[in-house]
Amino acid sequence: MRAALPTVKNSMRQAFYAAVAQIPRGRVATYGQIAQWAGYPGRARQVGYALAGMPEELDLPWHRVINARGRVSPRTGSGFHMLQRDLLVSEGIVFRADAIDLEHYGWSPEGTAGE
DNA sequence: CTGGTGACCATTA
DNA sequence: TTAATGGCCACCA
Repeated sequence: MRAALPTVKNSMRQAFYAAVAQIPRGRVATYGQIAQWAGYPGRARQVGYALAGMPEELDLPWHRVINARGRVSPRTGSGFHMLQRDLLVSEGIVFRADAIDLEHYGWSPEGTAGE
């Protein structure tokens, strides 16, 4: 029996979900990094595209995923980007001029990042 | 297959 | 700093 999620049929999207799920609390990652960690460098757009159809059942920390500018991407059609910023602040992340300091909050898949 | 679209990224002005 | 442009490639009609 297949999953009841017709949106999840490609391994590439699941690879992105897995990468996002690995982001620890208090850290953020960019779309380009997620794509690279998932094994698809250069597919940053597909990361955002995959997150757009992300099933909530996965309970992924999608709010920890931001663009290369360290800012939240203004999604088309809804105002969830404001909620995203609020969630990040709730996890202890500080916004600097409406942007996040990736050099301090940027997470590495190696787990060596820090701290 | 063709065309349009997009939670992106880098460069240029 | 913002705005515009080109490139990237999967998804959808």
